Amino acid sequence: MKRDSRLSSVLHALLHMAEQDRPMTSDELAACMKTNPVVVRRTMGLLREAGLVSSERGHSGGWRIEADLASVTLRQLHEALGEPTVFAIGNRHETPDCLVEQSVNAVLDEAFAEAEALLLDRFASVTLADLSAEFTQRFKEIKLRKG
Amino acid sequence: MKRDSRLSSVLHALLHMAEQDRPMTSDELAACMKTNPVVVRRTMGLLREAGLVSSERGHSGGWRIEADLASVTLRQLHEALGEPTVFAIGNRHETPDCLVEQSVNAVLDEAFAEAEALLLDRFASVTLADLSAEFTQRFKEIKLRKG
DNA sequence: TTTCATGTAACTTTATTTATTACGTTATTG
DNA sequence: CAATAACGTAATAAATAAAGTTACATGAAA
Repeated sequence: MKRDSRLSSVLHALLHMAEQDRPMTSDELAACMKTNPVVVRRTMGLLREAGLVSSERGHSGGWRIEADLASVTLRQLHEALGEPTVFAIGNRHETPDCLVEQSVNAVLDEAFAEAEALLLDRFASVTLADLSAEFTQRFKEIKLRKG
Repeated sequence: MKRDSRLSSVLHALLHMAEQDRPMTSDELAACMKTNPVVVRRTMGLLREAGLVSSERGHSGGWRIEADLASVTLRQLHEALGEPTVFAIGNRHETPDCLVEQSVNAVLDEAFAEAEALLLDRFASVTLADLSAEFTQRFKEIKLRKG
């Protein structure tokens, strides 16, 4: 399975946008994320539907953050992306006739549900501001190391 | 990506095998799992490498469980299958140059690592015997409901 | 020696994400 | 008001990974 990397992508994009005073174009974002501007538009479009960013066409248009960094959580972003499937492992059949398979599904589903709940709680506890701070910290450390 | 359903599959297979005194053939297992005997051999072969089952060729051959049901955990099975990727969500680039992206990765990786640890702990706490009991319970309930 | 079963390599199909192409729409600027 | 810069989006292709299939070899039992 190819893994869905859109959450990672939009976080990267949003942090870059947060460091700019002007809107950033899909082309700029695509360049820094090493992808295609159309992909950027598609993905950012979902964030726009959730009210997290806005876009403007024409000269000096582009994408802009429409929310306070401290108020946007990773979970909100995950939801804005349509809550994509979290696990690459799953049941063979979703609604099997076989009672044995039903039991297997029940036990696995419970385990996956717990792990997903933990992940989403974790996502809910991290804001864009936290990520920005993480970056600032990382940046300082690199500078120190370089002298 | 297509989701990996082998853990679900082998659990289903093992529980059916556990209810038989004789070895079950790949064809029989394939039939009850609605798949192909070659797929069964491939998957069960991994369990054999882990010492959990044995296979015999020729007349009255097939697959047999080689372990106590109470001593085999879901985690062992997951490991026997090669510890496949758990998440369908992941980082865009694994080792990015961009410091922003490194920060994003670090935070996401930590969240995923926690959730994976929880899942694997959960897997480690469930044995085949537990699953078998779950099935027995479910079977009883169905019978009661039917009168 | 025939039959039944696994072992395995090679290839195809299927599902899903990501990338690309093409063209339309809107806003700014000269 | 024309040229340009930007997004919007549909349609299609490429890339990736799991699962399925075919084909044939190997080994054991009747």
